[in-house]
Amino acid sequence: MIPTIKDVAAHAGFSIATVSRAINAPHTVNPVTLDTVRQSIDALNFRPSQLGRQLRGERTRLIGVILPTLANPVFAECLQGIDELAAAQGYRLMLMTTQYDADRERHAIETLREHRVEGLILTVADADTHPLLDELDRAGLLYVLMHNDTVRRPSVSVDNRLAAFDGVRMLIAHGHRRILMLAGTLAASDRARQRHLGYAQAMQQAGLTPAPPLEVDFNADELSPSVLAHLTSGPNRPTALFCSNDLLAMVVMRGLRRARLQIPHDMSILGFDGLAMGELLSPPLASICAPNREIGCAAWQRLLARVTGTYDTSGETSLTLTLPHSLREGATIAAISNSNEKPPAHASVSVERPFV
Amino acid sequence: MIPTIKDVAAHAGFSIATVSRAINAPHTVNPVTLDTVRQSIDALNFRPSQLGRQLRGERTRLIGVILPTLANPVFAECLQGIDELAAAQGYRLMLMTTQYDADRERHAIETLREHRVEGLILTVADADTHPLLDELDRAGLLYVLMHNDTVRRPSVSVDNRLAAFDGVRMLIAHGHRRILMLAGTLAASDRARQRHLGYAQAMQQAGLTPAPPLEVDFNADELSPSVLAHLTSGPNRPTALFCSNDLLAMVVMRGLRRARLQIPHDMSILGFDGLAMGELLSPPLASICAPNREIGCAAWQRLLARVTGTYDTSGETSLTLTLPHSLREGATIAAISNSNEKPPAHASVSVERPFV
DNA sequence: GTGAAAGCGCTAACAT
DNA sequence: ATGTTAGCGCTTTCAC
Repeated sequence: MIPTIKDVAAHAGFSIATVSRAINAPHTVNPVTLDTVRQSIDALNFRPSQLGRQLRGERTRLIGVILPTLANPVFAECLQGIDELAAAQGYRLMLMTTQYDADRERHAIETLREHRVEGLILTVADADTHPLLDELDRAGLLYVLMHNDTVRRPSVSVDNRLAAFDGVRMLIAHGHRRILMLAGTLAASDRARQRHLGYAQAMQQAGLTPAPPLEVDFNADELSPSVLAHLTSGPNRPTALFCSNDLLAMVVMRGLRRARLQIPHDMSILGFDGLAMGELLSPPLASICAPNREIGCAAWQRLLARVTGTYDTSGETSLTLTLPHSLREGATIAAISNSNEKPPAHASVSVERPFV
Repeated sequence: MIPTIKDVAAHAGFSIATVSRAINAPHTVNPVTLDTVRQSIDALNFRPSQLGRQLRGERTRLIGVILPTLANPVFAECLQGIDELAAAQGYRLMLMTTQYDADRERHAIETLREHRVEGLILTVADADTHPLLDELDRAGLLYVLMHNDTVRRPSVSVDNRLAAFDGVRMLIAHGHRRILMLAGTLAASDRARQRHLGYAQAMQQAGLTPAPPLEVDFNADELSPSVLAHLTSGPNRPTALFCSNDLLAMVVMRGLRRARLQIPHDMSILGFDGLAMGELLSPPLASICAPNREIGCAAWQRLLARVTGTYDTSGETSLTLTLPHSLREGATIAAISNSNEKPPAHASVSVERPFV
């Protein structure tokens, strides 16, 4: 059915070796021969099989990409960066998504290993404690993590703690005192932890009391009554919400609007991710921006440096690469006039009794 | 470096055939032998090479996916549908994006052919006139188009003309008379044409004059002065905009807001795609919804039916599959009281002189 | 400049 | 139940 190099050789009246050379090293074959071979290739519509090629040579020029989901544009943006460089450098991408499921993560890694990918770019829930990554090390399969906040493994990310710290400080600078952090129900990720840490540090530095993250069901149409109660009732209701990612921020904003709250008048919102789409919202979403596309590009470059052996192992190049974050001060944040605020009588009391 | 079946055989003290059987048909080998082999596999951390397997057998269980971009969530949503089924059915996906570039489309197809993908799922700009698709037919490579509006080739899509027709009729039902269609600068796609056709038909049916699509630069931060002039100046300015996709609608909405227009009070907006994200906007974006995820799933199923030969060639199953669209009546559409409108003195005049 | 032949990792007859 | 062997499509010595 599909023509092979043999068919071309027969058609052209040369050996398969000559055909192979005509394809891979045209200058080493007689121009006349070359022409004949090329005509046969065209006539048969022949394309050399990468399978044969890969089996023979040691390189597959295949890179595996494992992402939690594409429903969150964060990962689509990263993938764009990867894809751009991969295409330019003649590599192919094999994509698998996991939906944050450990079984699927394991399966994806197995599958990609079987395809002899030369390396892996991936995002997992928790990099430090992930047994599969140890196995990768053991199997000698090179990988680079994206967005995972760890110093123990090769990774490209922003400093999630510092980024959250900066973002929450900005909220505080706008006069907010009662700031709550919201997280998705799948909050057990390393980056979510780091973001909460940054939040807590910013709060404490300002003499405020951090609260544990409030979990919000991402997929529900409305905010749950208990969450709404947290956000809206009582004199100690928060005036600002730090959402652990932009998609969550958008869901929360919709929930608040449906509960007849005005943004930012009744509640300020700060997201995390810096999705391009956030700027198109009304009001434009304030966010702590990660350079997602660049993270993808950097992960690619790091991986390829290691794959091709260009990697500088002198120790000067560290395992992790931290890209700079930035703050997008969107209109979802309002300033609070401090006169409206009644600070707790004693800071110590406030520390012992979080406002939530 | 990477262990092969030979290494396992040597380690276990059996032949490679036995190892192969232990992997692919465990029940045909002695339980004790099986156990020994499995221990060796674990000890060596062996994974069978798909390259060897694929080369031997005729099936690669590889499907190629070619998409214009992942920056538009439409395609990410489709890909999600595909990925879900592919993973469940043990197929692997090779992804390439083209940025609507013909060279990259050609290159992607070549590359995927070389990898002996069993089929292709793709979205191109214009399916009817696409020479590469003829070449696929010629090469005997199975494919299914997504979102391409053609009856000549295997495809899964909504009825873009009818969908646009329904959407614009809804605008008209809300009292709008001067409705403009906006399209991205890369408007030369089959679906964009069909959508404009539906727009034009709805207008004409209502005795209104359709205008040619107004091109908007997708990537610019602001709407161009000339576009803004079209949209805002004069007594004959449009009261509603039909945007050829949701992303464009969002860009346009931002541009209008920056020009101090209120949505929907000063301008109604209708998008096309039904992006999940649109519902999170404020006001929620009215849109003509395509079931993107389902389109991906259906394309997968069609392709696999053909790949595995399950495809019903009795003629009852048509080349194209049209999935139902739906209207999302978001808050970006306001009703116009007809009394505010001054219809053109003579319909015939109006036909000869479009309002733009 | 070209050809013959080995071998990449694996599966599937066929043989024992 | 297990081993031997041919061969999938290709690249690459090594001859000529």
